[in-house]
Amino acid sequence: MSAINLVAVVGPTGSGKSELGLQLAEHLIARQRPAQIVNCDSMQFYRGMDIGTAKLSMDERRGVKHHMIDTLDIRDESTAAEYQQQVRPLIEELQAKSITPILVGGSMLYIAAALNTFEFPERDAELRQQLEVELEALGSHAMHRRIAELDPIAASRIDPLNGRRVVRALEILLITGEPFSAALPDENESWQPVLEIGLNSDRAHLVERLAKRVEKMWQQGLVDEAQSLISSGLREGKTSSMAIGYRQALAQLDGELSQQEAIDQTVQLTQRYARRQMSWFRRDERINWFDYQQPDLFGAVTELVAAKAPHLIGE
RNA sequence: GGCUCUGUAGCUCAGUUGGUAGAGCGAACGACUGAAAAUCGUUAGGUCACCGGAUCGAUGCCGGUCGGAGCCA
Repeated sequence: MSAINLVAVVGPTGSGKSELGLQLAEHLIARQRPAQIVNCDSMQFYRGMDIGTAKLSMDERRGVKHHMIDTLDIRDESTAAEYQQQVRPLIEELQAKSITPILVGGSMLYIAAALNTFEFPERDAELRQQLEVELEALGSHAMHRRIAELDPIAASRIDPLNGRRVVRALEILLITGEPFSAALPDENESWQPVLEIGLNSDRAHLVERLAKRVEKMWQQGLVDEAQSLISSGLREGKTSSMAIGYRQALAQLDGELSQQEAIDQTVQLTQRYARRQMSWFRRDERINWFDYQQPDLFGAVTELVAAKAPHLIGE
């Protein structure tokens, strides 16, 4: 078994991943073991989106180097495949310099892209667009039938009503001409040994915590931030415009929602997002879960690191 | 005070010419691999405001009580 030289801190939004990752990095650094943070939050890639993504300010990073933050313009599309192409060399580069990369974030697919042995099949923007038009015209069921002809196994694993996935599956089948099913992994196979730390607590507590967090974002000026990003393309950005909170802030600016409605809606979407994150993470059997409310959380985490990867903290 | 309308799932509302009810949203759970803060699926929630009457049978009809809205005085 090869040694673990990669740590990941995952969990639902608002569970305290950034702070724990930072503490962990500081802990390693204090023991003469260089460590740096690698962001895995799909919205923290965007320059200018700070308040709504709970991005740590330079001061808050306490001198610990952070990667993969502010790498995209608002108008840029973000994709998990591109992220994979960027993080992997980055992780290897850090490791080559004996720096422990600590992956921190909650974007499920991006984490999987970084951690799992999986290569995304090719894509074809033109074909995709054509298929999307077809989806509108024919409906997802008809397109699903086409998948079934080309690849029955893949078809059985894709909900005929899920247009998004139906289109992508057909796209892959038409490009590669190979059964897509071969590419669907059955389990999480690690790209390289990783120590995954999961942060969560009881749902009721998280729900309340997220409500407070959203309220705070409004106090900190999320609406002004959103307004300042309109000229950068916040309304058109394919990925950035999806960000929870920003859409609601824009709706408030447009007078479509009152401030209270915008906040309430954002709280609700955030809570739902956290639920979906958990439903994804629960399936990852590599994760070592911790309750963010537990006394001496950090002590428990470092104990785990000492047990699973003692060389990381110089023991 | 009088008249009219109204009370059905956590919320907004359908509905039953009398045979104990549904949708959307929300919630819980799940799926997921080049938009994933996306996209989609499943399930659980109701003494149909309360009391009485007629009826084989009431959420529905009749009477009353309580709550809400509007108009008139």
